[in-house]
Amino acid sequence: MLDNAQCPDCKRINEVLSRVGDRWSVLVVIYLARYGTMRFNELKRTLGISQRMLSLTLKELERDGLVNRTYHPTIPPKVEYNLTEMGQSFREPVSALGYWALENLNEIDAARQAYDKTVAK
Amino acid sequence: MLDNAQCPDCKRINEVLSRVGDRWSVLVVIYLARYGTMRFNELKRTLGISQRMLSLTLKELERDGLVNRTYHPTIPPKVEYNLTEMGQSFREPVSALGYWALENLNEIDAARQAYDKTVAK
DNA sequence: CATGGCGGTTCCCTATTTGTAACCGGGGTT
DNA sequence: AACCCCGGTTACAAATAGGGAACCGCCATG
Repeated sequence: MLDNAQCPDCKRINEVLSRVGDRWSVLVVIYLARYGTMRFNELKRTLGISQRMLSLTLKELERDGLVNRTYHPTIPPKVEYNLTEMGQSFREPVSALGYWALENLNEIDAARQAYDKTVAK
Repeated sequence: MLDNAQCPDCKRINEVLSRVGDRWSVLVVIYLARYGTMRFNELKRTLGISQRMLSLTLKELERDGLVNRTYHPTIPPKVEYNLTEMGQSFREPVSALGYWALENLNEIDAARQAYDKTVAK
């Protein structure tokens, strides 16, 4: 399976990216960076994510130290999420990726169509 | 499932990230950016990826117009991969992400341990 | 009294991802 | 003859991700 002469960083980069690199995490970070502080259902409505996945994603992000969770025991309860310092530092590479994605979506679609045409005849 | 008032960009960002955002694609792009041109088994050995996943990943990257595939019908066959222009432009946000991952891996691990200690007692 | 919102958790089920192993042709090496 | 390399493809199995729906306490509203 694993070959012998691997790069030393690969495994570690891979580890981090598999933690924070899924698309829900990325979207949550993008929107927390953009709006500063958001509540649970606010994120849910904005992102179009299921309650379950949002809960899991936020828990993971909190565990990884990227997101702060603040619980206000009011009625009704109010839970606010915002980025930690590390989360802020993550914002830069992530939003760079997001912007790239937006800028190149059309070109990717075109490349796909061209590729499919040459292959699938 | 999906709520009503979604952000317009979410779906599109999501689309692109789900295409190019998996960790093998990211690693392939990072290493092609670093070394310019690489052969199939060279990538395989370097990245510690299975033959099957590398094949699938490269095919997707080629389809999305990020990677060029050059087949030399020599004996033994030689297939070289390098980044297209769009792949080059992808390099910046991606390597920023890779560097961030390397720089913050330790802090993430520490945050995890701290979190697990407070919760799982 | 029923309903709804908030912020979740839990169960169930399916779909996608990923790994493992075998195989392919075509040739070289021992 | 037996094995290895290159660059894959295919079949199968296992793990994981992800959605949907139901439920929770607590209170307000109608």
